[in-house]
Amino acid sequence: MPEGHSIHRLARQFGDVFAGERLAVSSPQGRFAAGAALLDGHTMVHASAHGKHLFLHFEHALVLHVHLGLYGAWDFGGDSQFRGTSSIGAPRRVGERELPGGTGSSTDGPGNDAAPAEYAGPPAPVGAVRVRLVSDHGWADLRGATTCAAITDAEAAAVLDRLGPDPLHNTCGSRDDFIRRVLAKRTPLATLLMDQKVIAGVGNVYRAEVLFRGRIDPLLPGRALTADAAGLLWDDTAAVMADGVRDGRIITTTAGFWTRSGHLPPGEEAHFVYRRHGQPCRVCGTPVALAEHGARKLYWCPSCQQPV
DNA sequence: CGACAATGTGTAA
DNA sequence: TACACCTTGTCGA
Repeated sequence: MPEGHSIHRLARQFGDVFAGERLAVSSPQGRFAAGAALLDGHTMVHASAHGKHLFLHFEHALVLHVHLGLYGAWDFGGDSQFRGTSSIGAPRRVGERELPGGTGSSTDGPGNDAAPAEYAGPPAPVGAVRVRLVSDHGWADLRGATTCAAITDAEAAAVLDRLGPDPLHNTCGSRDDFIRRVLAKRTPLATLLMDQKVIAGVGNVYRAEVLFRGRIDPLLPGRALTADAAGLLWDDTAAVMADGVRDGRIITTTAGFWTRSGHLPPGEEAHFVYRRHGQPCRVCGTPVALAEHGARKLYWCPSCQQPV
């Protein structure tokens, strides 16, 4: 699934292209027909994100709540303000970059390739489109989400209550909140970072990468960290996820982090350990380790991230 | 063409 | 701990 950075990009995209717009809401697949009817014809006033949860707020105090789960994604298309077609959500390839920013060039369909065609409405739905939003300027299709529901403002607030601090909303006490939650448990940090009540928005890639960047043993109990170390872990997570929002891609091998080769080949610069098991650590050369932790794969360098 | 994995999570056993 | 969810790209027969 997309981690928190993708959801924040979605909130920004929806705010940019749909805020203030009256939307036609439908469920071509049918599974969301009842919810779509509650939203159809209403105006989206605001889009927000917390962790991996997306909220589209409508003027009649209803909210479209979406969680993409493991393989959900949104596709967009429309006129020039959509910057062509784009997709944000589950990456289909490792390191795949999210648009917008693409050319939007289409080689399909009849006609010639002369002038850019005017926006002529959304295409016929392809595949299982759970929900389709259509404004005068463009459209958005959702597929594969684990949660797609029309809920009240109060119910949306209840969802937020169940979530911990989001490093992409790095304000008023969220850092201290994280420190408190980490130090309170003897659970391994590898588990805590995936717990959305401890820190909202981190997934399997950021977990592995921020633990490596901190040179922290993934099995270290939360309470074994000092408050300072937990704070630095929060700070680095916030920084690297903000980069992800900017880049539309998770890149953690940023400047300032020395690598063994010093200079990484293009296209290989994204990760230190995620999906690099068996390959030499970029810092020390030791083969990157892989283990099943919970139901997820955990990657780490057994040399750089030794128990202290 | 079928099996399987993928940046998740909720629920049952 | 297992699996259901139910999409898509990849890989092997």
